[in-house]
Amino acid sequence: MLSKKTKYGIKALTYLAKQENKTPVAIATISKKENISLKFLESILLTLRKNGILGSKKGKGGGYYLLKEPAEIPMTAVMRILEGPISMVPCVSLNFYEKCADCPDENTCAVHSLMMQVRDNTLVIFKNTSLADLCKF
Amino acid sequence: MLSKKTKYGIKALTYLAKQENKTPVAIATISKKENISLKFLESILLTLRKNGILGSKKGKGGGYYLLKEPAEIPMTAVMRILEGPISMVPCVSLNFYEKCADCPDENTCAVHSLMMQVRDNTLVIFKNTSLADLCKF
DNA sequence: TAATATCCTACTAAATTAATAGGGTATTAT
DNA sequence: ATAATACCCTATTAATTTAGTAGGATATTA
Repeated sequence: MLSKKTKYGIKALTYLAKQENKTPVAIATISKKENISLKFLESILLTLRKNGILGSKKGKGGGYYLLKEPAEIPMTAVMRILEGPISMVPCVSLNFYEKCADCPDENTCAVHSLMMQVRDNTLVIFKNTSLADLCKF
Repeated sequence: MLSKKTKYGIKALTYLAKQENKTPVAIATISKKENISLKFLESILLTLRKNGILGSKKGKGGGYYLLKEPAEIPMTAVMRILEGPISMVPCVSLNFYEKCADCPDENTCAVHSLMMQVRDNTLVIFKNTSLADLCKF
């Protein structure tokens, strides 16, 4: 299941991508428009900023803004920052790999092989979908 | 992330599917061979029996066995019983649909549209993969 | 210098997941 | 018969993750 954190993060990013100019948008504005808890959203946007997706400006008239063009931000990046691994099991993850404690051999593990297929498919979708694409809906 | 419950369930089912004859296999046997906590596995197999995937036999020489041919058991069924919805958000789920509290309109929601694509792709994989296919690995 | 809005750490509450405990019931072999 | 075996079932607990909250520090602008 997708966490609320990721869901809210994507919604906020889409909101920012839909802005015409690149002037900062206050957290409070996004919070109201997208029905997201202010404090929770605050921590989400902070994470996105620390990971190079967003820029911020303090003080009056401040807020958050995208650092790149929406078309240059693939969903793989967003998902990995907010949700973590794209794969459903750590032993299949490209960026967050971990060996299973119970499994003696990955190569003959049915779960491993099945989830590898799922990951490959999902990865293609996230790779080929940018923030700009999400704005079309 | 895939729960341990589902992971262990798939492993146990694959183990049963690999049996040559259809004589019952004791929980303890699967537990040892697949490194799964006995009691936890017990509850998982019980769920699979209650949902028509497994049959069981009590007493000495008893255990669990598949009710259908491995080729007749698609992963969609297994996933839905053990893991629940295949989609990453309830508003996209076919079998476990729920409306989002925060979202005013699904049709214009970016998360909804993106996750719809992911679900469709994943669904195809699970539909076209049977327990028999998992045994090939 | 006062108002604004992000920055940051820490904490708590709720929900989910994983696992355990322990006795009950049916079956089989002796 | 009866003892051993192995599933049946409910309840409880422990661990982990997720979601949300609190509160003050810091930087910027008017």
